[in-house]
Amino acid sequence: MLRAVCDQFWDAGYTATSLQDLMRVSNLGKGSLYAAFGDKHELFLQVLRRYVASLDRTLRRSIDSAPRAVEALHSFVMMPAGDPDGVAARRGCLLANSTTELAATDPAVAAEARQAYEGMTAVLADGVRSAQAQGDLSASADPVGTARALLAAQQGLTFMGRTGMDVETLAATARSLATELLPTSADHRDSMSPPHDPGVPDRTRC
Amino acid sequence: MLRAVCDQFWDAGYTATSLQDLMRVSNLGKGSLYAAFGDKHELFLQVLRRYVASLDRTLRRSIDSAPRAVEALHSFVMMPAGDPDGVAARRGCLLANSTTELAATDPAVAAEARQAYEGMTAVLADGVRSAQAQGDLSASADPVGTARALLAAQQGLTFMGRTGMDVETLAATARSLATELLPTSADHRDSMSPPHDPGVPDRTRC
DNA sequence: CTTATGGTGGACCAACCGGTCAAGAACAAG
DNA sequence: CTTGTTCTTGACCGGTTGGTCCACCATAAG
Repeated sequence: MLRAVCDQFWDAGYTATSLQDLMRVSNLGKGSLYAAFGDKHELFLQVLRRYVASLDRTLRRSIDSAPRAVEALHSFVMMPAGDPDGVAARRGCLLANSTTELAATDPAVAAEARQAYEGMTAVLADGVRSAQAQGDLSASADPVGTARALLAAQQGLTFMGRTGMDVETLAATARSLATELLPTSADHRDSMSPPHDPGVPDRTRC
Repeated sequence: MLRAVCDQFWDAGYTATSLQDLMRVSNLGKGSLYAAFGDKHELFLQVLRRYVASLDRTLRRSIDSAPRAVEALHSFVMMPAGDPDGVAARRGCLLANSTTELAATDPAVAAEARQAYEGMTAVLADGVRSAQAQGDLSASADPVGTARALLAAQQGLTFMGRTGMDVETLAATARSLATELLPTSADHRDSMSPPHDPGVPDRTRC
């Protein structure tokens, strides 16, 4: 049921989602919603936290389980161009959408966003260190700096997807950014069969 | 006066801006606003188009007037980290904010956004070609593809600024992305005095 | 069966939304 | 000054918002 609410907020945004919408998608009465969550804002925060937690878990697992960390980093950047049709791309990311909509005025959302992105930076930095240890990435690069660059690039791609850019162009741009920011990865991937491709994590659900 | 309205939409977003807000910042009565612009939506579109036009003009001029195009490309990427305090960074870009807020549901805004970003891609691609002709960029790279990567990176940085990331970190990330995506520019800049630094275009006004 | 209980739905509320419109202020022409 | 025209104002409208609250009912204990 939280999933349905999440979808609603994701598709329409926070302010554009009315209580009627929430009642419709949750099959719950107004009173029940308020008894269970207390507030529209509180309900939203709960959904957002759930989303962020899932996001973080997915990324961490992808980084940890990849036989070569650089592959996980690569598919992280490719994520926004993941779905064949452009539907998920045009949806963007609930956290990113909420940040642009609310972060400037809503301290709770701002805090959630900052914390989430710092967490993702840390996970990505771990991935960079792993990739360096595995010889797939130049050892001279600063792991945290590289992680921030990867994150910024991925968020930029997410945004470009939301502008309606067609998926092929988006994927090409993503590939370009990934190979540019993970310089030596291409050479390695050339000489490798695709073992245990972590693929693009499914972000169409929350 | 359109500037004041622009600021209001920029700071609060479209839906979060009420007619009372518009009356306040414009010092105009409700009827006058409707007589002059017909509609809240129409007024917003007018402001947005003005903003996009100014954006496009600024970028084009920066690219054309730079003695070395690669410098203009570099400062384009650095733009989101331009202001010393993080105020402008946290504001983001009116077009980007509006796109994430409305593009999914408002066809007019979606069209405006797509058109604007295609235009910027074209201008950036021109810059890339110039830089290639001037020997500052590898001639083998696809100009349009590079332009799209630069644009995505810049938008990603704009977004990271909106999350509240401190300006120093933002600037470092921007520098990292710029040098990574404009590979040979660093070498040249080393041997160059900073002639006619186009600087970071001022995007705190519309 | 009766009764107690707690979760549920929707009537209801004040506030505010975007939008309309008639009354009147401001001003130029004569 | 009078007159005619333009522009501005704020009262007003129906509709919708987020939020409150109470009547109701399904269930389970006795």
